Amino acid sequence: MDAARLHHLIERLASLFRASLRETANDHGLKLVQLEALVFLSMANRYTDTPAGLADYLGLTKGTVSQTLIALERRGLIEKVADPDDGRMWHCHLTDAGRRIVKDAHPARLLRDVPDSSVAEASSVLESLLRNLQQINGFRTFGVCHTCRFFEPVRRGGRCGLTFEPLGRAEIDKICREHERPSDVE
Amino acid sequence: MDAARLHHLIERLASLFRASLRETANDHGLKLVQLEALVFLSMANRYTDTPAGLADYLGLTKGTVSQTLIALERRGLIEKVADPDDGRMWHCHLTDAGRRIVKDAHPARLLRDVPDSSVAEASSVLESLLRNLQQINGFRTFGVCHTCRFFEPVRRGGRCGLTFEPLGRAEIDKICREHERPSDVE
DNA sequence: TCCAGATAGTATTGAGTCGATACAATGTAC
DNA sequence: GTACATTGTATCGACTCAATACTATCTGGA
Repeated sequence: MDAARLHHLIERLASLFRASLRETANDHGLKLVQLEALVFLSMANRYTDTPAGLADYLGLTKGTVSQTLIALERRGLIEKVADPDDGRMWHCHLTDAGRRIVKDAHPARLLRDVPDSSVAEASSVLESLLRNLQQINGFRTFGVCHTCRFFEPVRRGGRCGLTFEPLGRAEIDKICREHERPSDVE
Repeated sequence: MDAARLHHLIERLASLFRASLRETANDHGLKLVQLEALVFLSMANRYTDTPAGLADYLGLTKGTVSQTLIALERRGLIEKVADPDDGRMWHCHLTDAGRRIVKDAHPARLLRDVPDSSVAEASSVLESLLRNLQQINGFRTFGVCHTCRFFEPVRRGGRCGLTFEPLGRAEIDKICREHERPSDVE
């Protein structure tokens, strides 16, 4: 079975990166999941930097994620910021200490000496594989605004066609849990 | 940075598979790591189905792995089998109950509806990427005997040129922690 | 307008992870 | 034969994780 083989390759690659991330986490006295959460939050936009967004991304229950975030807050790595419009939710903002740790976590450095051409080829192949998987199995895509069907470009940024809110330049490069590809069937 | 992007893609794909595996684990009242261990052990040959082999593969410490294996043994999913030659180590053999659970864990089924051509292309690209990474960073390759520089084919199986032991047909398709590619620099 | 249901998050519990440290037993090299 | 490396275990403490039960807030009809 070729599918099993591909799955094995992906797992193997991921576990190499994971081991590297775990090492960084350890150096800072963090658990792997805690560092994964920090890294994700550093890339998530305002619709996504919530407990529910993190739970979706990591494939964990909201209860579990809630506990992890409490631990991170206790260590002063994130701040809870209340949502101005929805009293039920809040946003996770990284503190300076949190940002410093994320900056230190670069599992991608394992790829440093791999030829650029290999990296580019692998990226494009995996991207289309991921797109396939997401269309077939209905997973969230977690893409950035640029590539989203709801994104409406405006000078100096854009607007989200789902919430009708303006988006700053920094924000349209961040990951969004509402992301949908233009080609998706409705 | 393209490397960061490739890393992100691999992580994303892996976390989709991982979520699926976690679900299976949950159905059987297991933790994710416990199921990962079971799956790995079902694919590991006699040089690899030990606590140290598992620790290498998962990137965990031997202490941690020891605890996990104790938990699996307590549930009757594996058996400890003493090594005949080395009194320090023992081998993990799956029990029938353990095998049943592994059989039920097929994260690769997410790939079911992905075109064969995509799967094949992704496999070959990832394989060369993994080879690159392993050569550069000196990770264990965890390949099967077929592709190992120590493997010496003989009718009805082969022989390991490292231990000089004969290998049965079933065994040469299993994962080995001593695996090295023929092209590796010595 | 109110209320039923959906949604976002928390608290608690219990088995288990995980690294650190310390340890015992066995193998290997000089 | 004795250092030393290797393989695995025991214990501790902070934390994960799912399950369950819970509160608070939002949303969409009648």
